[in-house]
Amino acid sequence: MAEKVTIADVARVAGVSRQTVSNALNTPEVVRPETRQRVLEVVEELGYRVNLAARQMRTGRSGLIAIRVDPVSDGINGSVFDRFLHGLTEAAAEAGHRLLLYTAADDHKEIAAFEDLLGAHEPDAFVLTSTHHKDLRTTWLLDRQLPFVTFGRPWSELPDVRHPWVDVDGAAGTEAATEHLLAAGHRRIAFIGWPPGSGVGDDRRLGWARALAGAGLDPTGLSRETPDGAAEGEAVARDLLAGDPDITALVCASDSLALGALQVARSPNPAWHSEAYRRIAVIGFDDTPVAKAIGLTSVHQPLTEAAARCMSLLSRALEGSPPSHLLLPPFLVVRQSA
Amino acid sequence: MAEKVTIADVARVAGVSRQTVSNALNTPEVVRPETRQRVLEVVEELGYRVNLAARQMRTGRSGLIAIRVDPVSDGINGSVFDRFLHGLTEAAAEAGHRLLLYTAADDHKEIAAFEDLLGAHEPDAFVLTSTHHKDLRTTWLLDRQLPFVTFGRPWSELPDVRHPWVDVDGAAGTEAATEHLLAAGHRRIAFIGWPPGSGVGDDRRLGWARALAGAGLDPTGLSRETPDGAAEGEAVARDLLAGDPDITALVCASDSLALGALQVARSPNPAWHSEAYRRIAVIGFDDTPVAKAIGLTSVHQPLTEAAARCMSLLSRALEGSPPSHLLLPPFLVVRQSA
DNA sequence: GTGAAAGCGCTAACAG
DNA sequence: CTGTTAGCGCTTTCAC
Repeated sequence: MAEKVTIADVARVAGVSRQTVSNALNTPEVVRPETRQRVLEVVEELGYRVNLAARQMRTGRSGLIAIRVDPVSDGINGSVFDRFLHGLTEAAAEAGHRLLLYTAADDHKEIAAFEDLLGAHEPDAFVLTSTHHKDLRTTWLLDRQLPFVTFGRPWSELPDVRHPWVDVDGAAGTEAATEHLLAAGHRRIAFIGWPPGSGVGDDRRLGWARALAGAGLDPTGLSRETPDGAAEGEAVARDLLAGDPDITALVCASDSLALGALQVARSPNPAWHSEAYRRIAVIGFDDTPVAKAIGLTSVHQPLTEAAARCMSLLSRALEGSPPSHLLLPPFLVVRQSA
Repeated sequence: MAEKVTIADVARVAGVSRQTVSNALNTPEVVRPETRQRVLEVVEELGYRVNLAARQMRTGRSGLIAIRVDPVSDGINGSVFDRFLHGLTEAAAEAGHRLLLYTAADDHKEIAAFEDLLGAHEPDAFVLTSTHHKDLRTTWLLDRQLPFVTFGRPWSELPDVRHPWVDVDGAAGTEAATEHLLAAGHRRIAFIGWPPGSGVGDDRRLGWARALAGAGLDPTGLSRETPDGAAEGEAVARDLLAGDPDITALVCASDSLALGALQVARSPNPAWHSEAYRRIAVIGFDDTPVAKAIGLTSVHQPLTEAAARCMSLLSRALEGSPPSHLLLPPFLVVRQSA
C-alpha cells in the first residue's frame, strides 16, 4: 500500500500503454470514454498518484506556491497574516496547489530567496504580502515574467506596474468607522495613525478625513502620527484628549493603537479630564482576537475571501490571462467601545 | 540569469565531469580540494542550484516537511500554533528544508492527506501538532516507518509508541502559577479547566493540584470543568466565587478562560461579593497577545525553542537515530492580574 | 485513438 | 580521485 505504484503499473493492469494512462488523466478528451473509465478504475484500485517530481521534470510545474512568513510574529497584528495564510492554504488546496513557506528579512533577502526557490523547488507562483512603496520584489518578478499575486495593492506611481492583486479597502473601513461615530452623534473625531509613507496607513487616514469632509467637519488638528503599538497609542490618545476638550471619539489605524487609546478612554485621567465628563469612543482596525476579547469596535477585513480571491487571480495568471485586481470592502464590527 | 543552469554547464566551464561536480557538492571529502574549490567558484559564478525535482527522482528525498494548518484559526488560541509555525519555518530553513502546508478536518482526513502527499510531493517527514489520546495518525505513520515528530507528547498508554516528540510541561506551568499565588499569600486557589480526557487539560489540572498538595492544602471543591471560551470562563468563575467566599485566586487552563474569569474578578458583582471585598487574582495559560494586552498573568510556552527542538529531533530521525523526546519548561509572565 | 521512443537533471554504482 | 553508464517516473513528440 505504501509501495510505489507508477503509471506503468496502472497501464499493465488496465491493459493499455503508459501513454494512454497519462492521456486519460491529463487530456481526457483525447481518449475513448470506455478506456478512460477503465483506467480511472485501476488508478483508484491501485491508489495511484502522479509523482510530482517526475511530472515537474517534464513540465516544469511543481504544484507549489511560495509565500513568506515573517521570522517573528509580532503578536497582535501578526494574526492578520496568519488568518490570511490559513485561508490561502485551503484555497490553494482546492486549486490543486500546496503552499511552500520561506522566510526573509527584507526585500533584498526575499529576492535572494526567490532565486533559491526558483532554482530548487521551482514554485509555480508567489504570493506576496505587505506590499509597499518602491517594492523591489514586484519589479524583480515582473522583469522575469514570473507569476505572482500580491495581497496588498501596488503602492507605486508607476503606471506600468501590472500584476494581479487583491486588497482590502482600508479607506472605506475607516470611513465606515467614522460615519458610525457621526451617526452616534459624535462631532469631534480624531484619528491616530502611522507616519506618512506607508501606503496602508495613509489610506486609512484618508477614509477618516473623507468621512469628516462628507459631514462638513474640519479635520484640522485632529490627526496624530506614531509608530504602531499600544503604549504609543496610549500616549498619543492622552495628548490628544488633553489638548482638545471637545474630542469624544478616536479612530485608530490598528487594534494595537486602539488598545492603548482605550486604556485612556476607560480610565479618565484628571490631566485631560478637566472638562465635564466625556465618554470617549474608540474604534480599531483589523478585528484581531484582542479586539473581540476587550470589546473593542474594529474594522474587520475579509481575509478568507481575500485569500480565495488571490488564489483565483493566480490561477488565471497561470493560464496566461491578463492581470486583474480586486478591492474588497471591509466591515465594521461594533462592540462596547463605540 | 533566470536561465536554467544545469550541472552539465558547471562541469563544462570547470572542465570536469558532471559527476565530479555532484561529488564536490554532495561528498566534498571525496574530491581533491583544488578541484572542489574550482567547482564551487563556477557554481557561484553561474548561480547554479541543484534542481530538487531531479535530485528527488534519484534519492527519493524532496527537502519538504509537511505540517497541517487548521482550516479556521480560532482566534485567541490559534496564535500558539502560529508562533510555533513561524519558528518551525526558520528552523527548517536552517536545516535545509522547507515547510509544505496542508489542511485536514480530522484524523482520518489527515491520514488521507498523508497518502496524497506521499504519492505526490513526497515530503521527507511530517510534523504533527495537537496530539491526543488514541491518535490514529502516529500509529499510521509508525506502521509505515515514516519519519515524523510530534509537538505534543503521545497521550497514550501504549508503551510501544516510540517516536520523537517535543512538548511543553503544562503541569509545571500551572504548578508555577499556583506556587506564585501561594507565595503571594493566597490559600484558596481554584482551577478552571477543560473536561477530562484531553491530555493537555488533565496535565494542566495536575500541576495545580500538585502545588496545592505541596502546600498541604485541600483541593476539594476547587476545580471546575468547561469547554474553552471566554464566556464559559466567566460563567464558571462567577459560579465558583459565589459558592465559596474564601476563594481569592483562579488558575485557568487557557487565556480564553482566564479572560472571562478576569471580567468577573475586575468587576465585582454583588451576587458573589456578599463577603468582605476580595481582590481576585487570575492566571491564564499560553501568554497570547490578548494576555499581554489586558495585563493578564500567564504561563508562557517557549514555542520558538520547541520548534527548533522539533526540527533537530527530526533531523536526527532522518539520519536513522533512535527516537528521543524533550519536555520543555514553560515560565510564568507576571502582569497586573496576579 | 493508441503505442513507442526520447529525455527532463540528477546521483548511485561501477570502471578507469 | 575522476569519468561513464544507467535510470528514477513522467509527458511531449511522432508514428501507427
